[in-house]
Amino acid sequence: MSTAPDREAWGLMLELLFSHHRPRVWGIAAEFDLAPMQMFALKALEPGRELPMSALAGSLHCDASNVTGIVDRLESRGLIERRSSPEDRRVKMIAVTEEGQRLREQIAARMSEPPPPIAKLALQDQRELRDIMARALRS
Amino acid sequence: MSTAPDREAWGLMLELLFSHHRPRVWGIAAEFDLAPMQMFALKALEPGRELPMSALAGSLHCDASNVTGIVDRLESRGLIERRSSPEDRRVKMIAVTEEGQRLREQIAARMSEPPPPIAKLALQDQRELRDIMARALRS
DNA sequence: TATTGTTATACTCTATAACTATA
DNA sequence: TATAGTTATAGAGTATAACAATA
Repeated sequence: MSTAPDREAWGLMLELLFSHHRPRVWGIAAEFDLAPMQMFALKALEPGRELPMSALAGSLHCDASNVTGIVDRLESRGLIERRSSPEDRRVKMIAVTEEGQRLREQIAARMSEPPPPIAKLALQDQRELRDIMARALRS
Repeated sequence: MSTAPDREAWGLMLELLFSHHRPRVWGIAAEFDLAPMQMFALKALEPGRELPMSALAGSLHCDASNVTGIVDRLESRGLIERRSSPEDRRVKMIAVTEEGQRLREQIAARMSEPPPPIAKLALQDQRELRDIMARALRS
């Protein structure tokens, strides 16, 4: 007998995650002198698309009260800015600055580098993995 | 033209990770009234295999000074215990208690549940994903 | 009354540096 | 001298609750 294949696959993904990805996220954030959540917030803010604080909280899966601090720190470095909303004066829209956009791209380039176990797979396996993951996320 | 398949595959894995796994880790830890790092520490401590604090720090990818607090909190709940090492009186060996083992198994059962995108894949895709991940981690 | 974002509070994780007790 | 773990300190993320401004 054996475990269900989805559980086995997921277990292996968790292993990769914990042994390679987790430490790397911290390393990349440190390279750019950012805390991980600040980095994730920057990633969530696509250029040209303002987001209300509440949406940012949703995207980061954390409470709105945290976002105040995270946004404070990014704003004090000139990477993002708070703008008023013309529709509802309670909400504040967050947008990346030009400097934030440049940093954002550098981070994306580093994060998208696959960890060694994935990079060393045979090309055919890489293609198959990509296709399976695409099917998983499409449904 | 297109991105290299390993980068594409990795990008999709990150997406799954961030949208499904990350929030779930917090949720599961909260279920058991643990902070995430406490949960990871418990996971690292296999029953019957004591680990020095330093090894635990390595496994958690964090500084040794943090481990003191993490171990303190787990020990005060009776989930793990510090033991002296017969060989070197400087080192403290960490071991799960029986209660810790029970909690550890409950957590493992919850964590190993694959997120919906993986669980809903066709059986053939699940098997292929498992095999590719196994090849990735074996090398 | 309800909602958006802030502030206050308390706890956890994080690293660095200084310390202790051993080696 | 060097190492294992602790303590002190300071910064960051976390949620809850109370609050101001606005709807």
